[in-house]
Order: sequence, then C-alpha cells, then structure tokens
Amino acid sequence: MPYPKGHKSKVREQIIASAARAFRTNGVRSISLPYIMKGAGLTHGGFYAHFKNKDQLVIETFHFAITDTIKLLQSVADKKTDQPRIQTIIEFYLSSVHLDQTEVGCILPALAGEISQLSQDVRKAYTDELKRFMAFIADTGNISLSTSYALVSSMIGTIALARAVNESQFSDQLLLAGRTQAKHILESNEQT
Amino acid sequence: MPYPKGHKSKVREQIIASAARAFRTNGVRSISLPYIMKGAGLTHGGFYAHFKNKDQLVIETFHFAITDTIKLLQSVADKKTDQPRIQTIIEFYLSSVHLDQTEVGCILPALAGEISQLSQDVRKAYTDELKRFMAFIADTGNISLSTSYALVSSMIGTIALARAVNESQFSDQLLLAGRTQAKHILESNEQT
DNA sequence: TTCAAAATATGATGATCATAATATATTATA
DNA sequence: TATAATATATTATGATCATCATATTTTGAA
Repeated sequence: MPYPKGHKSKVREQIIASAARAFRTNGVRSISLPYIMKGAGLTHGGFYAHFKNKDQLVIETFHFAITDTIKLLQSVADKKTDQPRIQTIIEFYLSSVHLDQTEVGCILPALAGEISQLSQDVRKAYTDELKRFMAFIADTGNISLSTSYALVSSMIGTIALARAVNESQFSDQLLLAGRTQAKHILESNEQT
Repeated sequence: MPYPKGHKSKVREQIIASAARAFRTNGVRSISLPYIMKGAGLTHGGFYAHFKNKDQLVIETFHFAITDTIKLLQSVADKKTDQPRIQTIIEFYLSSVHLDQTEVGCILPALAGEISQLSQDVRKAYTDELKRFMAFIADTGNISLSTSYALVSSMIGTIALARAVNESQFSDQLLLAGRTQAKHILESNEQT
C-alpha cells in the first residue's frame, strides 16, 4: 500500500484546517474549494477523494473550529488565576487581539448572518456547535444556560460589528461597551 | 423626451428596494444583479444605466434600508403608548415576528459577518448606517451612546443567531434571553 | 402619425465556480 | 528495482457571475 499509514487522514485534517481559516475570514459561500485546497498545499482535483461535497466539509469544519476555539479559550483562562475563568475568557473574546486574529479566532461571528441561507444540514451543524459553545460558557461561568444565551449572543454580535466597521477607534468602543455589558450580565446572574 | 417625467428615478428606487429585500435575506455577494433586476421587474442589462457598479448599489441600499427600518420602528412605537418607546422597539426587534420577516426587517444582522470582507467603500457605508441606527436607539431610549453600542450589538447578535439556528424553539429561547438582557441594559443605564 | 431621444432588453465576454472524469505521480511492498 | 494500489494533478463540463456592447422598445413632442 503506497503512502505512509495515516497519510490520507492527515491530509484530510489539513484540508479542514485550511477551510477553518478560510471560512473564518471569508464566510462559506464566497470561499472556493480551489482556494481551500491550495491552503492545504493541494490542487482542487483531489477534494472529492476526501469529502462527499462542499457541505460535508463545511459541517466537519464547524466541529473542528469550535473544538479549537474552546481549547484556545481554556488555555487563555489557564494563564490567569487571579480572577474567575469566565472573566478572562470574556475579556479575551472581546479584545482587540481576538478581533484582529480572524483566521484563528472564533468562527461563529463570521458566519452568523450567512448560515440562515445555507442548507438544512449546514444549519443543523452550526446549531449544534453553537449549543456546544454556549454550554461551555455556561459551565465555565457557572451561569444558567439562558444567561449564557444572552452573553454569547452579545459577544458574537459585538465581534461581528467591531470587525465590520472600518474605523478602529469605533471598533474599540464597541469592544469596550461589550465588555462592560458582559460584566453586567454576569453580575445579574449572581443575584438570581 | 420619451418616458414620463420621473420615470427613471422611480425605477431606480425599485431597484434599490429589490436589492434591500434581497440583501436582507441573502447577504450581498451571493445575490446576483440579474436576480435583483428581476425583483424590480427588469432584465439585467439596464442596470448600468442606473448605477456605476454593484458596490454603488450596495452603498445606496444600506442607506435606504436603515431609513426604512427606523421608520418601521418609529411606527411600531407610535402604536403603543403605555410603556417607554424604547421598550416597544426592543420588544419588536427581538420578536419572532421580526425574526421571520427577514425581507422587510433590519438589514444589519444579515450582513454583520460579511461586511468585513467587502470593499472599503461598502464598509464605510455600513459603518455610517450602523452609527445612525445606534444614535437613533440612544436618542429614543434617552441612553448614552456607549450603552446603545452594547444594546444594539446584543440585539443584532441575537437576531443573527436566532435566524441561523434551525430549531424554532431554540430561536425563541435566544430571543427571550435577548429581551431579558436588553431590559437589564436599560436598567443599568438608569442607575448611572 | 412619425420621429428621435431615452430607457430597457438581448446577447456577448472572460472569469470563476462545484463537480467529475481521467491521467499522472508516489511509495510500501514484493 | 519493479509493481500496483493509492493519492494527487490535470483537464473538462455546464452553470453563473459582473460588466459591457449593441439592438429594440417606448413614448413625449413635432
């Protein structure tokens, strides 16, 4: 059998990683399979040896990307022990660092608006991963799921808008307002 | 001179109105000019007699769409006099009615994720209209601009996610959490 | 009723896309 | 080293796009 053992599954992972980078910065529909394959160091022809179609790649990429983001947020929280983990996570999520690192940041804000227009299978995958992310936030912050709904919606909306506008000063103001807001949400949860 | 006076400007308005409907439901890039022109009752060829290019149409459509939405929200607030106008507006914005009426609803959530990937001119237009919308909310609610930033970010994020997910029950939960959250934001503003 | 300017429609161009078919390159094993 | 299975590259297909060039239609005025 040619090619080292595990070669194909490694390449498959590279395609998914390339897709994650591409979707984070450009959405799903406007990114072409040739572009994704080039990002994985391949040409477009081999794509269908790995995936049934673009939708299947999108679905698997969502899972990969959210797993990735949760890991990233956990490692960020690990590095700061003088405040609640959830606070560190929120401060990072709503930071200008995360804002600018679109390629490795959270995939949810970039796609929030587009998903409603995609196939049912893709919408289901996004829904599942959103739920997983919200459950992670609820767990980490020891807050109710419904509080997490509000918190994550606010975080995603803030990042999406701060990335959309073309004035960095305005972006910073949006981020600051979002962080202030997030603290209120956490406090309001403590009271209940 | 052929064609009634004001004919061309009327058709131009129809193209913009068609574009607003289309962009609200499908974003900018995935909507074609032929589709927009068909929505205005025309074929694609005439487009360039009205607009320099697609970007110019996009820019003008943003202004039209936000003006439209502000009018809609004002008329909704006019119909309910037993509570603050801002509360009525938020309740409508985060209602399942607004959620489902994508074609005539607010254009901001549908495009939030996509804008960062478009031309500088388009980003500037979106930024300007977002500012205008946020100023309108701040005015109506008699709240600070920074509070309006947080409130609108939360509203846009909530609608984008509630439209994205493919379970109406989950959508309803997101909307409810968003409304609850919005009330907290308003209350926190009163205290300062 | 005819005409001509203005508006719209038809058709073309070159590019890019998702997908698929086929050809070539790679390499573990014999 | 030769072979054959496997992985990847090349090429093709039919569709759609933004934009543009040209043809046709419309209708106010002569």
